[in-house]
Amino acid sequence: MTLRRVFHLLLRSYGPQHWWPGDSPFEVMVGAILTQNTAWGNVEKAIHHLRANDALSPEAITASLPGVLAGWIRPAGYFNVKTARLQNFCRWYLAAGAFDALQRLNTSTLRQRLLAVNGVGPETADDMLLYAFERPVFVIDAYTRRLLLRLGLAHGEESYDKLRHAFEQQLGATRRQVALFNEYHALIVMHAKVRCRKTPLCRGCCLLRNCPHGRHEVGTARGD
DNA sequence: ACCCAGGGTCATA
DNA sequence: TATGACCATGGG
Repeated sequence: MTLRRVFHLLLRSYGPQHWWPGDSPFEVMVGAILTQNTAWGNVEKAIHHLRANDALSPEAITASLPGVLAGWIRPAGYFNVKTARLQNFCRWYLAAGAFDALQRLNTSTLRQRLLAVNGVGPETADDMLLYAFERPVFVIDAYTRRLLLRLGLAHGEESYDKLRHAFEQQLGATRRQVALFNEYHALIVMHAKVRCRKTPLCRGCCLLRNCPHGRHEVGTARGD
């Protein structure tokens, strides 16, 4: 079972996902922070509050009182932590010259700059790189790890970057791969949301943490 | 009542 | 470097 074949099976099962739901690159980045360990539906409510209060801009977010901003993003959970992260990120974003200046940096440099921002870890940075800056960077999340584990393509000890590099090397990492990476990550998330359906990939197992099927061997998947 | 969600940071050993 | 605690709302 190759990573390319996994992609085609997922695409055949679920169809194109058309991520990321966001009107602008900046909105995508806000969403990337708000969705940390949080259901997307809750993030949408928070973003709606920001927009309704004309606060969906780096200037407005940095200018907001923390208590007020926390109230707006409340549905997204961890609102005190995320208030600090949003304001911290926006201060950095404005100081760096906003989107156009950042977009001129090469991917490796931009990734390092993003990771240096407190509150932005590997997955959040890669969400931004792929879905806001449209760079060929593969996003690894908990679902990706579980999927690889259950397909016998990973053991569970691999680092974030090792898995990311595996996807990028086997699928390629040029500009042409941006659309592929975009769909692939979205399809993995979709696959996790579909609970215990029979699809070519999961064979009846879902990707929930405690899915009883998760312990099952995937059988001949490795030799496919 | 429980489990989960499109993680990351910080303190501790 | 490697765990553990912590953050917190909302849907199934």
